[in-house]
Amino acid sequence: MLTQPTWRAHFPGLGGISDDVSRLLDRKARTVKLDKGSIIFGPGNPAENLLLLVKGTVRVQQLSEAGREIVLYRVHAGESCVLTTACLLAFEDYSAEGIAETDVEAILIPRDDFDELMSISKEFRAFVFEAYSKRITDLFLVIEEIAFKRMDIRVAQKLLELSGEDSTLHLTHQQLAVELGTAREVISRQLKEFERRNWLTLSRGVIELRNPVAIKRLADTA
Amino acid sequence: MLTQPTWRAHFPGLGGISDDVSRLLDRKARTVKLDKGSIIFGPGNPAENLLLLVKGTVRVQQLSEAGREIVLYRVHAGESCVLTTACLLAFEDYSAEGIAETDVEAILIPRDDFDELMSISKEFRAFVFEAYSKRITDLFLVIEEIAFKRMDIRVAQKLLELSGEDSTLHLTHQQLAVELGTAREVISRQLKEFERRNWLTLSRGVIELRNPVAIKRLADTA
DNA sequence: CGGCGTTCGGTGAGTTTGTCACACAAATGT
DNA sequence: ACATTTGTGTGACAAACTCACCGAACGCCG
Repeated sequence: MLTQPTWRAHFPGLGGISDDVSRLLDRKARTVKLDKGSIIFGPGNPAENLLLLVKGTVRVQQLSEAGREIVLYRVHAGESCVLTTACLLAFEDYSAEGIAETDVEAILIPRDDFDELMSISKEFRAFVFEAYSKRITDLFLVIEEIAFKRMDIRVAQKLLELSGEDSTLHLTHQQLAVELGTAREVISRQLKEFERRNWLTLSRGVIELRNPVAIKRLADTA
Repeated sequence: MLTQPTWRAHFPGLGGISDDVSRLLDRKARTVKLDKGSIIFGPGNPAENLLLLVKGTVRVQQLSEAGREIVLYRVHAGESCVLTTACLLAFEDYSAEGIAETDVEAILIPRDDFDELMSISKEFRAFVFEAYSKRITDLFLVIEEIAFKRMDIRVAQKLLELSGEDSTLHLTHQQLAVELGTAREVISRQLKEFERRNWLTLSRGVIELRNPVAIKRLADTA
């Protein structure tokens, strides 16, 4: 589905952009809408465009041969999916996939126009490299966590991160396991232990935080 | 230590580069020599330049608060240290460091000249994005391995990778542990088990591969 | 409503990996 | 020759992962 671009309002990182760049974007960029659950890119299905997210979030995760998964990072509104552009075109044999976690609205910039933008706009270059930075530090963080941190701490952190203001989480143990790249049973046992301590209550598909402070205390035991 | 640039011969990826880019590189780039063991960048010591490696290898590794480490990737001659450029300038609070694993000779390109090159040369842009690709797929691979693969397999793979043609490895159990982001004892026990199977012999600081075929068979049990 | 397949969660048993504490051996320095 | 540093071996225990299986909750449909 195509509509006219509305990118100006959504990308503060591209604020001071010059007029010719604006014109190029207006002329070339197209916004698309994707339903929640759409697979945006994946093995055997490389991305052809740079994606600028206007609305929604995209989850990027890695698949193992044995069928296990781990969430690598999320792309939020106002951010871009740069890794796909640079990465996926050069190497096809990667095993990550991008999934629309909500309904998504995004601006597509074709490869050649991306290249042209990199050439003509200093602001665009800064925007792109900053996006890279963010992704790469995210990846470093993931590595640090799976390599060095205890599972109970990681579960506590993820619960807080996913709950935000709310104290009611709607997700299954399996989904939480994928977030952390571990097995479902490990999560079930951790959650049971937290429940035993009255930190939360469990019911099918729902985790109700009862004592976020205690959870935070554990999470901060970095 | 400064010498005149010799970049032309070393970067096939920059082969078809235009004359004005050549001139810019000749005028601005400077080569430096670093002794083995030098810390090229690290926490509290961000990189100021893009590095193009002419000779030697650079090891990039992550430090944990608890003092454990893991090797993320290596940069070889003919490659560039792009992550440092984009990444380290935007975020100072990262915890990776780059170490000269051998004596190293490299071309430094200051930040502003890097930006200019990105603007004027399509080849340079391709070179940079390909470098990004490689690094990022390396990181994906690391994540996949620490999250999903068995330790004995990873040790076997790493032994073969580090040995190359040679069958004698000069490294300590601790160094191998850092390669894989695990504890020294785990490595010691794995190696002992391999020795028991007559796959290798151990002496202080030396691992002698006796049956690389058997090791490879295990390593290929992906 | 009741039946039925599917998804979700709980749990025991066994294995692998990580942690801690320490002992000893080999290299190094003075 | 002796002390110090560095590398390795090991036992005991804790944490994490795997495998196998169970029953409960839910969605759907007749």
